[in-house]
Amino acid sequence: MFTSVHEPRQNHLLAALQSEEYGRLLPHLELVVLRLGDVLCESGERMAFVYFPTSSIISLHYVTEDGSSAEIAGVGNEGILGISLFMGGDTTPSAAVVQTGGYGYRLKADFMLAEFNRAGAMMRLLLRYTQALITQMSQTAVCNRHHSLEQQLCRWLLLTLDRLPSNELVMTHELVASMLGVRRESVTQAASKLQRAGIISYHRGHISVLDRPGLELHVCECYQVVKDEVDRLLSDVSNTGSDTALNA
Amino acid sequence: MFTSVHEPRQNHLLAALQSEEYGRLLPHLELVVLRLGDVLCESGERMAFVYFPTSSIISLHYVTEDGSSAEIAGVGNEGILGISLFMGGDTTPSAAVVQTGGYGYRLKADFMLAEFNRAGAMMRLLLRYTQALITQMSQTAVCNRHHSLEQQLCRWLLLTLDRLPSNELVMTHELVASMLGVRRESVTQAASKLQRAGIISYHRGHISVLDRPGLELHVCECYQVVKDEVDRLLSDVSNTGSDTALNA
DNA sequence: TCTACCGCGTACGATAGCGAACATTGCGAC
DNA sequence: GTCGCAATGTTCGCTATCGTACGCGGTAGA
Repeated sequence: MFTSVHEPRQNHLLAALQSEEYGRLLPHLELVVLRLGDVLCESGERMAFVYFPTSSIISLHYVTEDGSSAEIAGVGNEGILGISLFMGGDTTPSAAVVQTGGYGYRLKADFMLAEFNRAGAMMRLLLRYTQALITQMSQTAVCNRHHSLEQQLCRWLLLTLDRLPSNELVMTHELVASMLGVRRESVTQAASKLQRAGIISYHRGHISVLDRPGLELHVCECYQVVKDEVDRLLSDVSNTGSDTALNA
Repeated sequence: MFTSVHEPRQNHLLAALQSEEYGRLLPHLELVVLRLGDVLCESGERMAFVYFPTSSIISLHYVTEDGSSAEIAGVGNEGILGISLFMGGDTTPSAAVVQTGGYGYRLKADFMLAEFNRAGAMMRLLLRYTQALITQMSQTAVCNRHHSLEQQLCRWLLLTLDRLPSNELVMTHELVASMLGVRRESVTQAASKLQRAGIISYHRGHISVLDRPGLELHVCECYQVVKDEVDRLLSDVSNTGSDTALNA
């Protein structure tokens, strides 16, 4: 785990804030260690904090009545966990689990809500992010329907990779299987195929991506759709954060 | 098609508005006929209007590169089409197609945006609805992963039924197949099983639900999760800001 | 009245992923 | 060191759904 200097602005949303708003938040941002498997929010539970991951990744997870599970979307340094707070519903049917251990900052829910209710740049930024999250969920639905497990594995690896500084994931096949909502054996099969192709290499809970372009050859369109939307919605956040006109 | 008196408040979101806001909107609401198959928004296109369905249903649809399609979520009289406008992204990768012909009201995008930017009850209501839509998308993803086509067909029928006044859907197997993202033949198989069980009855583009409790026995949990969330998020909209009591 | 097409029925092999069972092999705790 | 378990490898039969092909009746339009 990278233990360089910690800075809230390692999270892209926080980085996109103009100094005035960032200044308001800063005293309330609390650095937290998020460990693999930590459950930050159970299904139907109201969160006391929202989380801004920096080096960690959080998985929005749904568990069916029969115990199967599936990832709905992931939240990394590009986003925030806890949108239901400002969307007004307080809770969601899905849970939030730490998929990759690391750091993040948390903020008291009430404080977050107050800031959102100023209806300023922070609000607009969060809504844009929420739309990016919606795209991710939509594409997950499509991908689950139409694409092969190998393609989905590639998509998941690439999306995870984009949120990490290194090319190594600390992740067992079992974990990946619970994310993709398939059997561990199916992941092993797909992963070993990628390994034989020299694209990845793994060993006892560590997956290294050796050939990223190779991954991109095997992935379905879903990866690029999500990436493009996140880039589009959050790249020109300077617009969103400007104190001058917007949406005019 | 039911051609009773048309009234914007047949749409639940409009019905939940307090009189002041509703009064502002009313002069700008334009009754429109939405015909089966009409494309209200292409992928990546900015909408000039937002739509409030009353008796119609609109499908948020994604078409993959290879021509397969899948419904991400549906929008009926409980919702609004065009959330990307106020979420700040303007466009989405998915398209919007009329799934059930009927009526609705439309509103100029700029006007909608101005109303949203007042950051009042209208905004809070729309955000709550957006969260309900998110739940629907999430559950679609989960359902696509884990549940049988028969279960999914039941879910889809029930969700559609909840948005219609009658128990009859004008809908061919082919259409249903494109919604669920499967082959027409697979829909025929699942539907004929339900018909043999006396739960539905269909003939050349018309599907009648004869035994709704029977449908609910065959459906997966996903239906109830979505329904409960929609009810939860939009029933107590009085909290959201109405001056008078509603749905109380 | 006739005909073309639409909507649905059905059948067959192919295949991806499932469920269960069991083998192998490192790594860490002691 | 060695013991136990976690992580991965492999197999087998099974099932749902796919892709393709073709049949058949109803209905709309000429």
